[in-house]
Amino acid sequence: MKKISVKKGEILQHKGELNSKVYKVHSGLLRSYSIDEQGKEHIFLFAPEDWIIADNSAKDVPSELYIDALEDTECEAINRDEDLVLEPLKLLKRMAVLQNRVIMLMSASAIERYNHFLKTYPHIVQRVSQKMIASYLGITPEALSRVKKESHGKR
Amino acid sequence: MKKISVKKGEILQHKGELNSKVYKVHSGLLRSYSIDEQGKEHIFLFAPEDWIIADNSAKDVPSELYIDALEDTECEAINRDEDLVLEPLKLLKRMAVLQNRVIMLMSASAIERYNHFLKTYPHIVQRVSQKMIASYLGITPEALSRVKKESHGKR
DNA sequence: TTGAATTCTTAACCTAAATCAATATGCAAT
DNA sequence: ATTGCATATTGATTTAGGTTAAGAATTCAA
Repeated sequence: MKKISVKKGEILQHKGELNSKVYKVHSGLLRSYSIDEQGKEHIFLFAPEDWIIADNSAKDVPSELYIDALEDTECEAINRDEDLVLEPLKLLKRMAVLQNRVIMLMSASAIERYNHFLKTYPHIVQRVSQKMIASYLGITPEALSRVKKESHGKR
Repeated sequence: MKKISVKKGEILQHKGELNSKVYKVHSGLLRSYSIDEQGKEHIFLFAPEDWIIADNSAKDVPSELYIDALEDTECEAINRDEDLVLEPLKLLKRMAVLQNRVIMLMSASAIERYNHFLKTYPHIVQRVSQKMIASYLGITPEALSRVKKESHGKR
C-alpha cells in the first residue's frame, strides 16, 4: 500500500506485466484500456475519485490492460490479495459494473449505450473527450458524433 | 448452503429477484442470460461442473439475469456474502473471465470471438446448440452458421 | 500569440452482421 | 413410423456502424 502521484498522460501499468497492482484513486482520473491487433485502443474502465481500477487477469498470467492517467491523479497501489481482504464489497461492486457492461455491449445499440452512459456516469462525461467516450462505448468517434445529433433531435 | 437438483429447462432464478443466490455446479450445466426490450435472449455465462454462476447486481438492486439449466444439474445454493468468504479465489477468476468477455466484445469480430470461444471452452462447445453459442457470442444463429463456413475454408 | 496538433463534425461510401424468408435436418412424443 | 417443433443452413435484402477524407473548432506548446 503506497501513495502514488501520476501526471496526466503517464502510464501507470503496461499490458503484459505480471504482478499487477490494484489502484485506488483519491483524486483525479485513471483509465484502463486494451490495444487490439490492429492497434486500436478500447477503454475498459474509467476510475474517478473513490474508484478502484485494476487488471483482472489471473495472477499467473500477463495483464491485458494498460492503465494511465487522464488527469493528474493521486492514488494508492495495493496488492491484489490485500485488496481482496480489505475491500470485498468494492470488489462486488466492480463485478456488478462489469456485468452491466457485458449486457450493454451484447444487447444495446450505440445510441442506447451512449444514453445509458450519460445517465450512469454524468460526472465522467464532462471530464473526458468524445473520443474517450466513443472508445468506452465500443464505437468510433464519428459514430458517436452522429449518435449525439440523433439524441438531440429526440429532445 | 443447500443442495439443489434442477432438470433441464428449469429456471432456477428469475430476473428481478432481490436476494439472489450464487450457484456452485457439481454436475450438469447452467447458464445465465438476460432478455432485452425486444425480447431477445443474450447468454451471459455457461457454468459446467465446478463453475460458479450468479447474478452480480448490487445486493439492493433487482437481478438482471435469469439462470436456468441446459442439462439436468446438481448444484449448491450459497448466499452471496458466504460465497465471498468461502471462495475468494474463484471470485477473482470470475472477474478475469468477465474482463476477457468485455475485451472480446469490444475488439474482436464475430469470427474471432467464435474461434476464441472454441479454444477457450472446447468442452462446452459440444454440449450446447449453435443457437446458444451464437447468443453467447452476441450474434445471430445465421451469422454463426456463416462464420463456421468461413472457418472451414481456412483450414 | 501564433502556429501545430489534436479533436470534432459532416459527408460519401463500404462492410459486417441483422433481418426476413424458405428449406432442410434433426429430435421428441406419441 | 408419423407428426410436430426446434434447430440449422442458405439466400436476398437491409441496416448500423466502420472507413476514408476534408474542413472547422479546440487545445497546447513555444
